[in-house]
Amino acid sequence: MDHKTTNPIAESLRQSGRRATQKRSLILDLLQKDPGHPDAGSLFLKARETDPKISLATVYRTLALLKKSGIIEEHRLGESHGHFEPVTKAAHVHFTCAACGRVIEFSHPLLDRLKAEMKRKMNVDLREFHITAGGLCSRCRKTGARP
Amino acid sequence: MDHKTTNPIAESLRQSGRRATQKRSLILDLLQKDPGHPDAGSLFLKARETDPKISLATVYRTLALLKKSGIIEEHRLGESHGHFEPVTKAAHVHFTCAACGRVIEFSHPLLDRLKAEMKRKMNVDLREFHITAGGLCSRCRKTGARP
DNA sequence: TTAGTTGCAAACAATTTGCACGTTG
DNA sequence: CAACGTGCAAATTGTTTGCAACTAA
Repeated sequence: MDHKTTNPIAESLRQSGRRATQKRSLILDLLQKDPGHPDAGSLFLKARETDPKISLATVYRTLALLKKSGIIEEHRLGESHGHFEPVTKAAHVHFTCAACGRVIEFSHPLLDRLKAEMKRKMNVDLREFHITAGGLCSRCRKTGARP
Repeated sequence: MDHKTTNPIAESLRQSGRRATQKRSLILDLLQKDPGHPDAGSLFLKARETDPKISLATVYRTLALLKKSGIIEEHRLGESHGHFEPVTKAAHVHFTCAACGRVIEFSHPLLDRLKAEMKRKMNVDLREFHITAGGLCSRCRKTGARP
C-alpha cells in the first residue's frame, strides 16, 4: 500500500499500537459488505478469493482484534461456533429458524428500554448485550417445514 | 434401584421411549440443587462423588437428552462452553461480570412483553429465547476491579 | 530498525461418536 | 431377549498458540 489509510477504523487500531494491514482491512471489508452473519470459516474462504495466502489463524486473530476494539461483535447463534457482524447502532434480536436455518433480525424500542432498566436496577456497566432466539419462522410454519 | 420413580420428569422421559436411569436422575438432581449455572465438566466432577463410575460422555448425553425433552436449557455465558440450568417459569437475563466472573440473573416484565412482540410482529413459533449480557457488576465498579 | 503481523503446524478445549458390554422393561 | 444406556478411547470441531519469517511505520 502506498498511501496512508485515514478511515476511522484504521485510526482506532493505530491508537492501540496496532497496524491497519491489508489483511485486516480485507476482513473488515468483507464483514461490512456481508448482509448476513458469517463465521470465521466462511470469512476465510471469501478472503482467500482476494488474498490466496491468507491463513485461518489470521482470520481468527483479526476477528479477535476487531472485537476487542469494539468494531465488530460476535454472536453464538445456537451452534457451537461464532458468527460476526459489524457493530450497529441499535440492539437487535437474532432469531434462527430451526427448520430453514435463516437468521432474522428483529429490532424494537423495548430493547433499549430493557437495557436502561438493567443499568438502573442492577447498577452495572453494561458492555455486552446479546439476544438470541430460535423456533420456526413464519415461512416454515406455513410450509410445514420441520427441523 | 428397587422402586419405580414416579416423578413427572421420569414420566416425561419414558414417554419418549427413554429410561429414567440412576445416572440421569443423578445429573438432573445435581442441576436442580445447583443454584448456579454449572457446565458439563463441573457436573461431571460432582456426579463422580456419588457415582465414581460415571463418564463425561454420559453427562453430555444426559444433558442433551434433558435439553431435548425441555427439562433444562443451555446458555453460552460468554465463554466457549455451555452452562446448564433447569427450565424455570420466567425468562431472565444472564449477566456475567467481566471482572469477578459472577453470573447475575435479572428478571423484568419487559422480557415477556418483548417475547410477545416478537411473536406478534414476526409471526414465529418462538421456542428459544436467551439473553446474555456482560460488563462490570456494581460491586466491581465500586472496588475498581478490572477484567 | 524494530515492534507488530503472518503462515504453518501443532496444541487445545469442548463435545461427539463407534463399539463392545451392561442394564432395563 | 430386545432395546436402550454406558464407559472408554478415538474422532471431530472450533479456536488458539509457538515460532521463524515477513512487513509496516
